[in-house]
Amino acid sequence: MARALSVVGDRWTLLVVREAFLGTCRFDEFCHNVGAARHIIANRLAALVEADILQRVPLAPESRRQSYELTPKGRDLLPVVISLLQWGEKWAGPQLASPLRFLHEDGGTVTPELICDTCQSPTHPADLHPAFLPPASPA
Amino acid sequence: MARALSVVGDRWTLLVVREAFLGTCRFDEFCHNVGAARHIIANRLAALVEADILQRVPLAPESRRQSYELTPKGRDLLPVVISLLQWGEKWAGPQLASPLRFLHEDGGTVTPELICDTCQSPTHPADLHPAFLPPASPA
DNA sequence: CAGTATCCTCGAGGATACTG
DNA sequence: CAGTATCCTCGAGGATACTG
Repeated sequence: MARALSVVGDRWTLLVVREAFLGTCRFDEFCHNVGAARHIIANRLAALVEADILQRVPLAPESRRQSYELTPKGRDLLPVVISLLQWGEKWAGPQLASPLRFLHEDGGTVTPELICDTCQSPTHPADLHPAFLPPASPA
Repeated sequence: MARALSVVGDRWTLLVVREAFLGTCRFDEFCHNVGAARHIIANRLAALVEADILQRVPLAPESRRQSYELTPKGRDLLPVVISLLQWGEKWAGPQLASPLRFLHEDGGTVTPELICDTCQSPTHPADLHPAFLPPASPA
């Protein structure tokens, strides 16, 4: 987890990732929507490309224009983003005018749950306790 | 989400919260396990108490000794911590000797899932798209 | 449009020592 | 044990202007 945080653990990086989930893909859009200085955004985007969370896709052969898109590794951050989002909406102040949700194909909203691998049902955080598992022994 | 990140969005804070989930509750334990300078830990613990994520519980009447414990708001961060943990283990390098898991009462490990509120089944991040919902209209 | 360059400030955070 | 105090450095990041 320390390593996960060393990649996405600063104020701007996760905001950039969230923007990418919202469909933002151009440099100036990131600058405008995230609201940080240009070289900060340039720096974060480069770091995220380096970390294989975003990838640059050229938009036209002879142009410098390009699109920043989430890689599979990046898309896998969605549960983190959604968990944080929901926690923020639940606890961090009065609800926003238009809360952000992620919708399934059938139009349903999505809720993050912690599913028990044994009983297959959603669990409550208070019912869980930490453990360090031994590495899976090769059979 | 920006507000959520303004509370827990720095390198140390989430590590402190994770420590708390692991059962750490004493000042010197946090210093040792998190590995940051003492005044940083003091600062983060105070901020987390201020944000109602941790609470101080006196251990003895005439002593300064106290225990830092997660509040309900703090315990609600578990999905964020677990999502980050799993993402880190999946993507951020070779697996650790003893991966950290959270266990349910029946001993089962727990997996973060995004459950569709309509079809009730786990979804894949690639099948989701963002939307800003209008605020619930009062009936 | 997609950056790079430059300047400047201030706060984060390490190291170390001290305190009731 | 649970902090506070002090000193010091360096990098984060805002503002602004420039470039192909």
